[in-house]
Amino acid sequence: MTASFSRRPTLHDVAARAGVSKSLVSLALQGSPKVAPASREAILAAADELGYRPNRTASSLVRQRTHTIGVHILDLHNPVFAEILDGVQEAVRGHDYSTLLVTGNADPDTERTEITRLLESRVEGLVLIAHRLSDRDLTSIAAEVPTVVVTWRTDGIPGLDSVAGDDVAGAQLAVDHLVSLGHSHIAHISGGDNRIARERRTGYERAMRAHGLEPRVVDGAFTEQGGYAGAERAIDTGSTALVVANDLAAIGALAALRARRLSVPEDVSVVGYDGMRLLDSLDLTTVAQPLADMGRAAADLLMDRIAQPAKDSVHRQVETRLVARGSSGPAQPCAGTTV
Amino acid sequence: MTASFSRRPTLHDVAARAGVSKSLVSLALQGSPKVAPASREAILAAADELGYRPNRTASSLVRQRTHTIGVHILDLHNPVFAEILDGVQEAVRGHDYSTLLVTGNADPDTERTEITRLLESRVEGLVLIAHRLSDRDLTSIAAEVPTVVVTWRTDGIPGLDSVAGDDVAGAQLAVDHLVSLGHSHIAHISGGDNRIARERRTGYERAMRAHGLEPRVVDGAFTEQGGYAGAERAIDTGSTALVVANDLAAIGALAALRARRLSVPEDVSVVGYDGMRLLDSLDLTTVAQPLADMGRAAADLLMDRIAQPAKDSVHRQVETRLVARGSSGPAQPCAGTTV
DNA sequence: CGCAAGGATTGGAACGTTCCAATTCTCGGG
DNA sequence: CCCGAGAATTGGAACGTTCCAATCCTTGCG
Repeated sequence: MTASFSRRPTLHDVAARAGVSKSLVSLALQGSPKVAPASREAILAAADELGYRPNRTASSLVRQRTHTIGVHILDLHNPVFAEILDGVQEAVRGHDYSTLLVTGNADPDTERTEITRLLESRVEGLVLIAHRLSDRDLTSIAAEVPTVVVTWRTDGIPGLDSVAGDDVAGAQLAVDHLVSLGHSHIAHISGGDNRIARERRTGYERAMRAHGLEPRVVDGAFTEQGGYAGAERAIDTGSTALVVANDLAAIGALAALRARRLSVPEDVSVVGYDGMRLLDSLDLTTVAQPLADMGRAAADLLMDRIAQPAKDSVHRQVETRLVARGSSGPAQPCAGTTV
Repeated sequence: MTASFSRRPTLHDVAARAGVSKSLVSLALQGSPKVAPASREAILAAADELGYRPNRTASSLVRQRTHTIGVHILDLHNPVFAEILDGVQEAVRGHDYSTLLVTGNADPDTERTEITRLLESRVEGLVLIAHRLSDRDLTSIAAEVPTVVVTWRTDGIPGLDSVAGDDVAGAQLAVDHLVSLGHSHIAHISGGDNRIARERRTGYERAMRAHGLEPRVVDGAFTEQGGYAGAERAIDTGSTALVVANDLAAIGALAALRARRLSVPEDVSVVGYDGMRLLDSLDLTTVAQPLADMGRAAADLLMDRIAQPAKDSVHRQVETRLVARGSSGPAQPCAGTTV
């Protein structure tokens, strides 16, 4: 039927075939009540026969609305971000928006470039699921387009909202949990040198001191490898419990313990952070955040701000809670050596 | 400086400020060699001062190219898809394309709607990372825009390429591995009623028969829950080894075994399928596919077809291989009861 | 039978680019 | 000093929509 790979039909073509003007076709296709039933029918038929498909770019141009939001994800490898994204997608679908997705990668500079690309595409809003932008960059971006940052609180930037849990308090929960199980040699495997990692570390240190215990922090990263290496170092110093910077690293830590033939939780207890779904099956204790909810909240905040660009910045704090599972257990009476 | 929330500056504004025509500004911004150095400088300065940002929608409209591809992902929850997506993103970035991402969800109908949205956005190509479309839909989509399907072979549809591993052969690898470890009571936890699940099941059954063994298939799904439930049923029938439909379900199966206090691999061996990164840390044996490579291959195929729309359909088969890890071990001499 | 009212329809400007064709400018050579 | 070549620059059409203002067509009513 259709000539293969011919030019896509336009409003004009439909109009010609239906014997009306392009304006009327436009009206009819938008479901305007002012077009006569007979014309409407003819137009719909013509559009159908031609396989007409509205051109959003043209429409966006004239309407000055793209109905698209941009999402930047720092690291797709981390299922946590995928879960947040999933929440964003779900909420956004309800508002009839599309998502233009870009991912960060090794080089922090490409992050800027990728976001620039989003702005050039005239996204109506931006969700940054973790980022490494300077406050300066962030400010100029937020001045240009409604923006919400997910995973940490960001204050004092006009036009920018954020949603996150309280990482300091969350890490404290982890320590409290382990202390209540009788542990005292509790080490922290850090997530490296970034904002979230620092806050979780602070929470850990604060809680340790509050319990009269000596903090022991070993370097790690937000990856399985980071957790693996960190765990090795931590158990060398005789720790019986690990507060790991995030779930991914906790999984890595578990692997390190397995390699050393240490059993969990008998020899060492492990607590992760984030609450990715998978942990349920892995029986890993963690400080859980409602990830999909965070994504949904981000999308909702964004929609609100798109509707009302000048409103005050809001930070939505989500509840983090400790989910105790099999990877944490009572301290063995005799275990643990001092540093 | 800049009046907050004013209209975005356009080529016109830059032209006015630089004292030249909009055509010259356009030329200069594209880096054309025919604009005089002095003008170029003035234009760049003006653009900078105004905070000019090219409008891609306008550009797309006139150039008839969006430099965007659409990606449909069946289920973001499955890290496997995220890993594939990551490969796509990486390859696509090299070609200066953006990705418009949509996700499928519970309802197969929204899948069509979401893809329609992509087509209206005039994406230049489509990557379908798993889908539930009919051949009819697929054919009409492929006739409209270059399309590549990832995760299973699709032949006979003009203009459509695919990349996947051989799922039948892959499942056979799993069985062979377990047989070589001395297992004979090998059950398969299926992935439900879909194309991939069927092929893996077929591979399993074929391999079992080839070894003179009786296939035992229990219903499952491509989720942790599916694996959990399937594993419970499978061990009730006395199996000592499980070939699970995918990694996610294998993780669920592991959880079920743990709940029953069965140890892996001493009591039961488990083999997953897909090869998601995380399995390395989880020490799970699996039939691995090069996921990121698949994404990259898909993007490359797409770029090729965009350049050459009429070329023959190609299917790129990726190598699947068994990665033996700690979740599979020798059969216990005495273990296993007959059905 | 004329006219107003209102419904249906239409032409055309606009959106912000790109790019072609046309114009202007600058020189060097005759 | 003029002419033409080539470089630099410009105007304007086009891309496919939306939407406003204007026009056309019915009808019903006086």
